[in-house]
Amino acid sequence: MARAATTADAFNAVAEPRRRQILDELAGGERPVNDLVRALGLAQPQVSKHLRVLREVGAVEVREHGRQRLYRLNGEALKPIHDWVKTYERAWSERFDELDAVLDELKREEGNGRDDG
Amino acid sequence: MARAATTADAFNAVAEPRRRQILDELAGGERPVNDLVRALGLAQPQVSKHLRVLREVGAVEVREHGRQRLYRLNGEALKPIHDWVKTYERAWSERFDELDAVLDELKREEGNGRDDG
DNA sequence: TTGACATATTCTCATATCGGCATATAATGA
DNA sequence: TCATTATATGCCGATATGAGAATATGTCAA
Repeated sequence: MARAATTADAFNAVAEPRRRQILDELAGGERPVNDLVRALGLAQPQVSKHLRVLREVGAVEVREHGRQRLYRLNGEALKPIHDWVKTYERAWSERFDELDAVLDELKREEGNGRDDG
Repeated sequence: MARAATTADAFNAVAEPRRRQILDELAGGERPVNDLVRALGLAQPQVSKHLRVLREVGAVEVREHGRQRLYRLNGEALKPIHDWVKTYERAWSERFDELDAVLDELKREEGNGRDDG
């Protein structure tokens, strides 16, 4: 076995820098593949392959327009990542520092009133 | 070339489900390796290897305690992921829906006052 | 020192992955 | 129909990766 979970989830899809670049490009709006090819400086087949991975995890969607395929972002697919990483936000967010201070204060007051051993 | 960027960044480190599990365990506080072995049901060497990857990207830190190594979380290392994915929050967050509504409103009003062609 | 325990490292194997290249598919236009 | 344009797919080679098993390293206790 190489990797238990294959590329079929958002975390893996986004682990590849080129794919993040693609999503960043698409954040500006719908784009045909060749636009992305130019923007990334990658060969067209590689871009198509990255787009496929992104499609498979639902991070992008396609629309046919003549001979072009217009790709657009579907940010919802990234929500699981956001949700997961959010639980660690405590580590750097000032808001949580303040919350921690309040909780410490509460804990101290509660401790004063306690009578168990 | 296989993968341009190797595991040496947070995105890659976290792409592996077992490693996310490890971080989730450590969120509860400092733990020795064997605790994690039991919690994950993985073999000890694999856990040590995953811990190494996490250490290399700074997501965990170690402290020696007798023959044990106590690992603890360093959530800061995950901030880049949070920052990146945050820009896509618009896709699912109600707050942004409301913001969008306000911006549309402003745009409409501005449009009324315009005089160019 | 010897032995038990805790953890890290090394080696091997199977597989996933990425890029490069050639080619297939499909739409458009002459 | 044939050429051109736009995109997708398939195959190849190099490499990364993860699990398993064996072993090395380090610490403590007797």
